[in-house]
Amino acid sequence: MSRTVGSHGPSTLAAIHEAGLQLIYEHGYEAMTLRQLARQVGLQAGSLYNHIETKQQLLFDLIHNHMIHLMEKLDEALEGAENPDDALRRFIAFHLIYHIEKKREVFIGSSEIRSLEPENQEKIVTQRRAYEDRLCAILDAGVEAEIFKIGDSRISTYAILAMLTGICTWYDPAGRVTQDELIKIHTALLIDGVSH
Amino acid sequence: MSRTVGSHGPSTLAAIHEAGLQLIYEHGYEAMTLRQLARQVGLQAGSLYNHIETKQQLLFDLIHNHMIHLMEKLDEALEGAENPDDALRRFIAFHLIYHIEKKREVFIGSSEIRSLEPENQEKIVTQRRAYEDRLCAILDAGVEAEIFKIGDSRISTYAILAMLTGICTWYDPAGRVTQDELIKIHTALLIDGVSH
Amino acid sequence: MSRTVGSHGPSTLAAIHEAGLQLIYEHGYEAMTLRQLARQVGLQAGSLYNHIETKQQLLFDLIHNHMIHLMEKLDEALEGAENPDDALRRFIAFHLIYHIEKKREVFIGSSEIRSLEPENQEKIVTQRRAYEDRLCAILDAGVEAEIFKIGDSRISTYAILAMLTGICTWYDPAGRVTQDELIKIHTALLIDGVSH
Amino acid sequence: MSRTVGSHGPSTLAAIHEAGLQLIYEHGYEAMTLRQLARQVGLQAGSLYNHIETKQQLLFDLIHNHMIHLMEKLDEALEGAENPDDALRRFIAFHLIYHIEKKREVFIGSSEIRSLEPENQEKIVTQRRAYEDRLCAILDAGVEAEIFKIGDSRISTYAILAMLTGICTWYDPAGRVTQDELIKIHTALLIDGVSH
DNA sequence: CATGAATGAGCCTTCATTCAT
DNA sequence: CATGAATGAAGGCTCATTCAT
Repeated sequence: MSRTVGSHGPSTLAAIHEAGLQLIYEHGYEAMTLRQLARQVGLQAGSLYNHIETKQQLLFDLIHNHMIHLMEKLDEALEGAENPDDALRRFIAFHLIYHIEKKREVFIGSSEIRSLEPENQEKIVTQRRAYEDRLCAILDAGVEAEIFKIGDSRISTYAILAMLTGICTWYDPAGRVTQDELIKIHTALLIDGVSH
Repeated sequence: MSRTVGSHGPSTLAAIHEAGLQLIYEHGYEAMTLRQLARQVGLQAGSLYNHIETKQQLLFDLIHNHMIHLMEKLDEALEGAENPDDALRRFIAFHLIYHIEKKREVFIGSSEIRSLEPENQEKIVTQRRAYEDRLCAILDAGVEAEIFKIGDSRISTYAILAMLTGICTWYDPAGRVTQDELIKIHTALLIDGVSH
Repeated sequence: MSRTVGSHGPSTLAAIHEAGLQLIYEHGYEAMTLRQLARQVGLQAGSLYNHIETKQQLLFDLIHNHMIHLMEKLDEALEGAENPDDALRRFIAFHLIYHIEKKREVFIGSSEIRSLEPENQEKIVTQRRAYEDRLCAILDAGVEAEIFKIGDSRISTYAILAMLTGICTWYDPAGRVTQDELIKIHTALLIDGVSH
Repeated sequence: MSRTVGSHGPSTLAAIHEAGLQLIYEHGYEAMTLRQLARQVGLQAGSLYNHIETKQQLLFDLIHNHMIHLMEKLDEALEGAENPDDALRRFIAFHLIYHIEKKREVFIGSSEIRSLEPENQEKIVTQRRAYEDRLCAILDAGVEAEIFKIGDSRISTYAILAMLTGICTWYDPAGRVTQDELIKIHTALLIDGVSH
């Protein structure tokens, strides 16, 4: 009826995922220890293996789940966009909010790709490319419609993503800037540049 | 001209730094072993200690040297800038070129800060802040001179740096885009935005 | 009855203590390696850490346990002594027997104090002083009662302890002298000196 | 003309011996490092090998020289003794003084015998036995002359030596007891015992 | 499912010793 | 003689993983 420490049932895996997320975010995959993780969840290290296959697989699951979720939410956000300008504004807003909320997942998803074994790495890279493609398609459509003027849509895609993703490195939800302002600032910067 | 096996002389440290750079770039600090590093340089693992103090100190030296070099080069690049617009263009060009050339140093300098011991970490963070301040000052000056229109100079600083730095994640010097084009694309994007 | 190879259960720690005692006695703390110790117990070196905290802590535990045991036994031995002469005779007998039986513990307890980290060292020195104090008190009481005539009780304490403790350096239980004779010889020597 | 740091000439060996003595006394043979020793003398570790054969040989030389010196001085001290009582008193006084003055040599000479390789160990043990024999002979002579009454001369020899040698564990030359008093106390204790 | 204990590989670091310069 | 740098062996300790209970 109640969920006790040294928890049982399906929630243990969730606890492991949550703790893994936090620990990898803080110390990095290599530096994180299964013993640390176990302690965090209230288990012995060996018991983790009743829930995960290997440390490597845990990392993959974390990133993989995140990528799937990211795509789903993006598609929801873009649904019903009326034109490339609208779509780009929606993309910017969605990406920022998501990257603030899922800061840790995002960070791990990009910084720990190199810790994945080649096969796992490939899968994630494919998923990531799909995400990038969404933005690239928006830019292309905007250029086609002569709403946007862009040097190179692929490069601009990377540049824009880099800028927007950068947020999870420094944004402090408790700081002086609200999420709305953040969106406005970035939208203005990307759509109109710094020029007066 | 070539690296002697079992290298001697003062160049050994240079070889260690070079190999360390490469290995940390590829595998990350935690994942790199001193045995790997030693093999790369043609030494036994223990012999490294004739040249470095500890693995941690090697990481710090690598990052620290890089930060000093970065600041020096930036100041050279900005010297003689005539106005904020000129300064911003110079900053963009410099940052991009530098981040392409010193891709590994830059990457390590940001991704491995968390692997530094607290004291070392603090030093680097201070240096990095000084670099950010240069860009922020340019933006502020541009706003003052009514050349730039910016939501928030500190946030814009982070956003711009994120975009420009992102380059070392994906840019391929052997690819289809020249450095000149890259600079043009980013400059246009940042100064005028995507709008037509 | 016999020590199982790759021993399990709570007796593993006991086996580690026993082997540690022997190895440190034979080779000294610095010279003993955990690999030696592990082999002796039938484990891999790393597995020792399921039972001990560190090599240093093992040394401390060995000495500390011994000191506690020593004091307990001494107090049992002195209980009910009728006068200083009786007490001194009891002390001599107890000390000799104990130092023959616990030869290794005693030896390590004095020769490896310098291998202890300062804090641990301090604790042991305190315990040892308590033991010395017992003898000193007996001497003082004897002088008070005009049964003993002694130059300086503190110095005599050290001198007597040195003599009695020396036994574990050379006594061979399988040799020609019985423990009883040993006690007689030392008691005579200390109480009456060599003079006729 | 002058003896500089990083000294030359025959005095370097002396400096190495002196430093080795001190370091082994403080940390033990195993725990002492040739790098420590070299630093103490103002050399690089490798340079020590211009003066010593090996670390082991250094230990042996230190102990061996000390044993030779000890025997020489003992024989000087006993020369001209008139009777066993006189000889015993001389022995006691000599042993105490010597063990106070050459505290470090004596300590090493007994505590580091186990660090000697078997052959070296044997040589030292032989020398030590010769020293013990001197005392045993005195006791035997005293018993023969019916001046001494002793349970077992060999055991008493060990017991007396243990007591007298113990001094270098605790005696503080700057303490409240003079060397003369020390001699008196020990002589009284050994010749007359504690009894009134 | 959880535990405690074991494994075996590996890590960073230290050390005595050697040797070209 | 001294140095700086190299070697190779080893040392204490950690870790992912396994498995009997």
